[in-house]
Amino acid sequence: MKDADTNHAHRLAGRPASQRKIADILAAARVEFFANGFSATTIEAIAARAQVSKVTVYSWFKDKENLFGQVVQTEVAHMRENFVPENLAEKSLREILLHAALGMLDFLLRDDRVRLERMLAAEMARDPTIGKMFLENGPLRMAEGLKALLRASVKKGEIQSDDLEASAEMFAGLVMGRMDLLLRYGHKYKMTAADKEIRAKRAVDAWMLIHQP
Amino acid sequence: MKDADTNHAHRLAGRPASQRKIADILAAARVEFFANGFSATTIEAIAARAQVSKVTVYSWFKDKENLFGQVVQTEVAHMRENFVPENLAEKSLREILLHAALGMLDFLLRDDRVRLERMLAAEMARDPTIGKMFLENGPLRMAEGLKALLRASVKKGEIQSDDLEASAEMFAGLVMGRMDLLLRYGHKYKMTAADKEIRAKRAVDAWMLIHQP
DNA sequence: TTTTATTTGTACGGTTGCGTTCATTTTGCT
DNA sequence: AGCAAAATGAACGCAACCGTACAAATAAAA
Repeated sequence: MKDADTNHAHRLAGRPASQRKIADILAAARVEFFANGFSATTIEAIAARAQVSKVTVYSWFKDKENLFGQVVQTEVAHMRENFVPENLAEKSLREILLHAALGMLDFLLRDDRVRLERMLAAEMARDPTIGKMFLENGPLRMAEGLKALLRASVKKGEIQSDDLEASAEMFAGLVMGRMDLLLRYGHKYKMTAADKEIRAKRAVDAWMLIHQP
Repeated sequence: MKDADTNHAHRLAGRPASQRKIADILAAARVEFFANGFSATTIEAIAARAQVSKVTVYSWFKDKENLFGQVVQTEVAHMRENFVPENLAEKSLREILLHAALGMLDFLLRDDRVRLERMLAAEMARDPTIGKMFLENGPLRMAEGLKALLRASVKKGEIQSDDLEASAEMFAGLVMGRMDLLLRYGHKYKMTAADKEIRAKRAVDAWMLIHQP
């Protein structure tokens, strides 16, 4: 196993590492892991999909566990990108929340996310660390952003709340309901954009009502 | 593999089946599966824990998959028992909801439930049927009960709702928030009875406010 | 006591898949 | 051109574990 970062200043000669292959392996691993989970996925299948020899896989990644971890980490990081909270003073709180709710719905409904969560749940028995990592980089981080927004709004007197944590959680609860549960267990939602807006609006209205000054 | 129900009227002689052993096997399987998940659990470990030979396991259960299915089914049935909704005309809606919310919280926090859900999520890739079974016997059934209660309350004019489905979901969302998510990924809650009551009350208050006539 | 089904221990066949070794080939840099 | 590292293919050791076969022991009913 070489090193993941191949920025060795002292490389002088020799065949350079093919970043393309490494990326291919990660992409292939993603597909296989997402489809079959950890234990049911074989390194050979990953190598085949990446059009790479098994030895090459092992030359870049220590073992199956390591490869899995990198896939998850990449995925979580990627998910995080899509969650840049609207940090603008232009719009009203209601508009911001509505936008956030719609974003949440879209995110929830992504098949990628559903599969990732199934995998993570499965791996909690083997490696509890991965759960903590996921929480801290995903849901908890998002919650902090929301709480910051709410704190500012409380200060401005737009809303009232004696427990920001609970308020943020209520918002998430109102928007999601039990969609994540149903999705995890295979329920197929067929929501149009209009459906999402109805749901988002209902959640925001309810939340605003609860928190009106 | 014999038959699971040994009520053969025509048994005449021979060593009778030991129901105790069968029960032991199921109990042991439950422990092992819950701790390690499906693939990481071995039949030998189950046999050892049940103090039974591996052959005996296979004589009562077709294979690993079958045994797993029976464990899950038993578990779901057991969960269902604990969800007899207060069908009483004595108490007020608020009291009923409060009681239901507290019940939900206790249920959510059970370690058994968390582990079971992790397992099920893991097995969705292998056998999607199991998800449907779980939903129908668990969450969806509970939702129906709640909806029936709400429907009656709407009729009595105690509350108003133009979408019972959404209202029921909101209730669940307000009570649970994201507890189930955090629990699934290893977060440890240390809630006292008082904490639970605070949370339940907050959720019920919010829900009642949203649905006041 | 005889009968008959249950239970056990041991052993085995078969499969799967991880991770490694090694000789060989490919590829780009200097 | 020549070097050095990357990549390959094939083969292997190894461990785990499923499911089965078989012969022997056990236990309760007839």
